[in-house]
Amino acid sequence: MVMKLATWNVNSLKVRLPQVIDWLVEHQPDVLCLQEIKLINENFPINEIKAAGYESVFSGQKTYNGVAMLSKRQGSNIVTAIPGLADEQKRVIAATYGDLRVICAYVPNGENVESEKYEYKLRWLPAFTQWLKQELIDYKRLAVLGDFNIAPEDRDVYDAELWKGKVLCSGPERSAFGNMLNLGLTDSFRLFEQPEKSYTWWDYRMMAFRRNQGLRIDHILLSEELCSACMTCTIDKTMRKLDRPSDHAPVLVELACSLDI
DNA sequence: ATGTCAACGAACCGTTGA
Repeated sequence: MVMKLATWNVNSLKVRLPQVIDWLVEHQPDVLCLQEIKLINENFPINEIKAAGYESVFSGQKTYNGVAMLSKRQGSNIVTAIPGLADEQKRVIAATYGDLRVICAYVPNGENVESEKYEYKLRWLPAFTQWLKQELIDYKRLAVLGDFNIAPEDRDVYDAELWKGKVLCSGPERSAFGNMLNLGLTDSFRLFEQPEKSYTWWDYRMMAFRRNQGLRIDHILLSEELCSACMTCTIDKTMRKLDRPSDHAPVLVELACSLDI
């Protein structure tokens, strides 16, 4: 059995819903994590997604942020906040599917390293990491998917010199990312040979996508047990080529297991 | 650094955030 998990920052689910439905139908993931849905819960398109054969769990807010998970089977033990962190912003959702635990995260962007939003990001990340530590204790099969807004290494940046020390690439952010890996999580993308210059986000401006001026900031982290079952991790650039694309591409893993073990 | 995009509120634009 093959299990598929995916993540996609859709930059407005209202605008991207047709693309999301198409992607679900084509790829049939077991779980698709979405970020930046930018919807209040009352406006979540449950029925349209149900018509495509998927259940939804979501945590939205007006205008900004918001996360969701779409899945073939119903999720349980849903959590929509980081324990111990006072945070108005809807950035995480976790659910259990069979014996699989999935966390969907939209890490703060940070704006720039001088910004208060950067300070918030650097407060948010340790709280998130502490939560992951506990989740790893509670669940052997844990997958953490999302927009981390961190490019882990220079090879994840189209121009590392230009971006050196800048937000998404700064030392403190990379260190915070390393702290997650040190818990026993693995960046699934780097389990495999990958094309050079592989990215998941390209600025809308400056024809950045056409020039492949991107960063790899969307990730799928796997616990040891899932890691050993992971067969592929790929970035689906096709969605970024469509009309009215999100600025992020979906990332997808295939695991040699099923939800029903 | 920015040539774009999306949402919002209150005017068909400017602001915010990414």
